[in-house]
Amino acid sequence: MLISTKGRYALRVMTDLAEHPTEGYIPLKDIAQRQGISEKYLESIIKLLVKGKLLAGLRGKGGGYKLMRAPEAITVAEILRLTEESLAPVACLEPGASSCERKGECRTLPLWQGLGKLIDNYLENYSLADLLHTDDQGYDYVI
Amino acid sequence: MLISTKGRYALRVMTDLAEHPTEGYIPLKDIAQRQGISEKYLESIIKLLVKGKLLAGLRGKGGGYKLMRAPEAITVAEILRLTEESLAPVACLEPGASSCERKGECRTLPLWQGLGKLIDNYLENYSLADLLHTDDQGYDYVI
DNA sequence: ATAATAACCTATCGGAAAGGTTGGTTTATA
DNA sequence: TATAAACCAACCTTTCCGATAGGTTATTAT
Repeated sequence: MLISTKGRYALRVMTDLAEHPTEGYIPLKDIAQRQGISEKYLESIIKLLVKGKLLAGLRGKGGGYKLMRAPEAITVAEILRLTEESLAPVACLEPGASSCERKGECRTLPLWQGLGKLIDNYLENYSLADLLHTDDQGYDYVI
Repeated sequence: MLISTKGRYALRVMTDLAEHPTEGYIPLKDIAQRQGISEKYLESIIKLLVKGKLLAGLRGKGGGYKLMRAPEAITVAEILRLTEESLAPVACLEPGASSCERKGECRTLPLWQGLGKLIDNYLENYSLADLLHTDDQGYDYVI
């Protein structure tokens, strides 16, 4: 599995905020309730989004969170990178991976590189706004 | 990470066998040595490939393993499916996943379905023979 | 026959990461 | 000044990855 629960939840939080546009801030409690996710667990995820400057948080009464950019200007890749560390399909392509000594002769490396690029490209060109505009197509695709 | 060590090793085993064509059988020991992988660990992986009818095993002296089909007729997807259980990018798209109650209203489902299809397609159209013909391009792509 | 070879089978284990919980502290506003 | 809310740190449980160990069965060369 490429994307963990953390990443999926992060995306749902962002989508939720984008779907409820407001001048002010939306409290975590509301998001958690609407999405059916534990408040406390969501907290740890939202923290990453704030740290990554995708969300702004305001404390105290009337506080909460809001998007720092328009949904059109936020990519899915950006969101996932904050929660997933790496979107690489295999360990050898991960950022901190120790350089493989078989690199030169490895027959499978090009395969993985191609796959990595494919995934990256897809997520990089998918905006938060795109997520909103997708109607349910009743499309039942399963791998 | 989408593909585990098991999947990567499986691919290397298959490539190794394809690169050393012979009438007879190649013992596990040779493969393990050439690839620098523990014999015992490789054993557990190769077992899956035999069970999946991609390899044939012969016991006793002069025994070993060999491909049951031409490299052109074996896809990477096929190999990985035997070791990975699922190539789904997220848990909700996995075969045994309990149907999500938010399915109808989920804004992110189409994203994941699209990604899953993309990955699937890529691996399905990549043959074992393709792996052999890739020369090292010195291509240093990292995500 | 029998010794050597090699696939096959089963159980176990340490460590890391995922997924989640608990309890408390600080900041802002009504 | 009470309350709402973000923020912070520690911990815990389960699962799975990667690997090891030890033994059994089948085949062939001597």
